[in-house]
Amino acid sequence: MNKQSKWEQIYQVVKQIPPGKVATYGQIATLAGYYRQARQVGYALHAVPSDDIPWHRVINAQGKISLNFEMGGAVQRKLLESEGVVFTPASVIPLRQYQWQPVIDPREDQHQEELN
DNA sequence: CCGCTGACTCGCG
DNA sequence: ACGCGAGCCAGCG
Repeated sequence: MNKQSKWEQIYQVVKQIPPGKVATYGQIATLAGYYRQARQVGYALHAVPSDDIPWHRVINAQGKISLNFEMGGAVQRKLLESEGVVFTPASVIPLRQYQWQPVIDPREDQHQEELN
């Protein structure tokens, strides 16, 4: 297992996040099979290879953008807002409403399969 | 090879 | 509610 394939698995999960939804670093790590390696997810996204990966839909567990303004935080926020995500006055995204739920119920799961 | 840093998270007190 | 420490691991000097 080299770092390349590891990051690819992470990117694979990130690609599945639908527009208008977000996921946390820890969530991505867990889904990719790397529980507790949220930090590596952030690292992988920092070195994101191409632009066909919706990196902007990944935020921290507090529902906030982890980047500084200069680092791209402004860009990330703008991208999310353009997808319909609404921030609270405190710049927080209500996870209860926007967090991506890969599988909710078996029937939804089937529907999801068709989409993939 | 060693130590520090970082787009993080979780559990405890 | 909030701070702190530990767990994780790739890059870089």
